Amino acid sequence: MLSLSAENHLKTIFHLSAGDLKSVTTNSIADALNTKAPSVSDMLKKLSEKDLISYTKYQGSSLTDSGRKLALNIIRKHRLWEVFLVEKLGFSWSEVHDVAEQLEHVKSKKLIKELDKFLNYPTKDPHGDPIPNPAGFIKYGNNFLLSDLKIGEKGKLVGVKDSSSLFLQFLDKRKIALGCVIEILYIEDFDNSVHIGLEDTNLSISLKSASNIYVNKI
Amino acid sequence: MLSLSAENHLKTIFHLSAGDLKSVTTNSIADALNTKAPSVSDMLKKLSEKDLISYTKYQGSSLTDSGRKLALNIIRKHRLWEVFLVEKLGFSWSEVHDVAEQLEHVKSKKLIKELDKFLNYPTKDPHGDPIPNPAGFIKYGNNFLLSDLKIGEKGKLVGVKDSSSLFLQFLDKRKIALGCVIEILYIEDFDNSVHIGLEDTNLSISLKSASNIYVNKI
DNA sequence: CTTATTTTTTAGATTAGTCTAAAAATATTT
DNA sequence: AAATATTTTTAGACTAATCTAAAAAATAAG
Repeated sequence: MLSLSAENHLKTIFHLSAGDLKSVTTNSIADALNTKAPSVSDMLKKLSEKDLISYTKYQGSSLTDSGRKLALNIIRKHRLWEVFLVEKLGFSWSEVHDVAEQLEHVKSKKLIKELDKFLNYPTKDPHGDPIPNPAGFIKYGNNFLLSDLKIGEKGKLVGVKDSSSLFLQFLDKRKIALGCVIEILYIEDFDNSVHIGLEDTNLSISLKSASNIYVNKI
Repeated sequence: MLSLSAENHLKTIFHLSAGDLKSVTTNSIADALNTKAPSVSDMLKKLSEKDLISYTKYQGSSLTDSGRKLALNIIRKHRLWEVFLVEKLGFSWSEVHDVAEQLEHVKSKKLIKELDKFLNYPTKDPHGDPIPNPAGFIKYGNNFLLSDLKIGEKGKLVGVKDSSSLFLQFLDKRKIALGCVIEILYIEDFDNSVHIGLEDTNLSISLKSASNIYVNKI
């Protein structure tokens, strides 16, 4: 049985390696978990003994197949709970993260199986992120960043790269939500800010914002 | 912020004192929590410092008003989650305890507020136990034990005293469920076993079983 | 009412997770 | 490629929750 801290380390390694099995630095894990490098070093040793990561001192660490599977199971639980919170309890997409962060550690196979059924087997969470299946398979859409579209192109918003509540609330304020159709009107030469058309309004967002929005070209 | 262990101690003291503010022994807490007396002693000291229990060495401990309120809040969460598991996810009443035991520790005011609304403000959990309100008020029904009824009397099953999955499955096997009408047919002199009438069948249960069933006389 | 038994607490150890400070390895710069 | 800077690990300490064994207090028994 994995400890809460071990689960969080696995999940973080998964996210930092972008779902790959590629290597991740100790400091980056510490930063992501709001902890210090020595704490991470200790945990890496333990996870390595359990064969959940491969780890060579000073060389970073990467998930093994079984570590990846466990990480994906935690992410599956996290995202299913997020769907529950939004669809059933009326949370907004900017409020779900912290609660899901707790719920994801509840241990019960049946709970997740039934929750999945209750939610009608969703494939995406409220931020547009794919929900891994019970076997640990995750299907990424091949999406574009809004910032990669050219002038005149249109995209449907299918996800966000940064799902911090700060950014999500920024989008809320501008009525930019999942499913919106966004057109690139023009790009300011001076600061690269992006003017977009949205339903019946136009507005301007920074390049930073535009490169945190995933779209499907249409 | 209370630790998981502290929350469990408070909850256990509440249950052992039968919802009262009466004193509870150290050993009984240890037994209930599957831990040892010295561990409990340590925790009692900490809870006492936080003014959640009143505790004099060698004299047992009892909840203070604020301790009782916290305990009731945990019990509220536990029971709401049990309702969710049974009503929404199709768990049986014998399967919910362990999962609710984990879910009760999730910290989020909004979560419980919305869950309560989603479940339509239930007042009883799947075992018939009352759900405390958000202010920490709990309303007990004035029920009888089935074993206290006299021959010829009828009662509606409104709760169980022992909600271990072992006992609940025992009831399931005999189709004895919440809401059933039970009539006392006669009581065996030899071993005090109780013959009961249930819908269109008769059966016999032990005195021990009969004294774990709460009914409303009808 | 003194002795024996039981309960509870204290003392001291252990484990898991965390930290700071120092040492070791790696990476960067000139 | 030598010196400097950065990253990572080790060493050692701390906290919280647990345990066993021993001491102290309370209770029960003769």
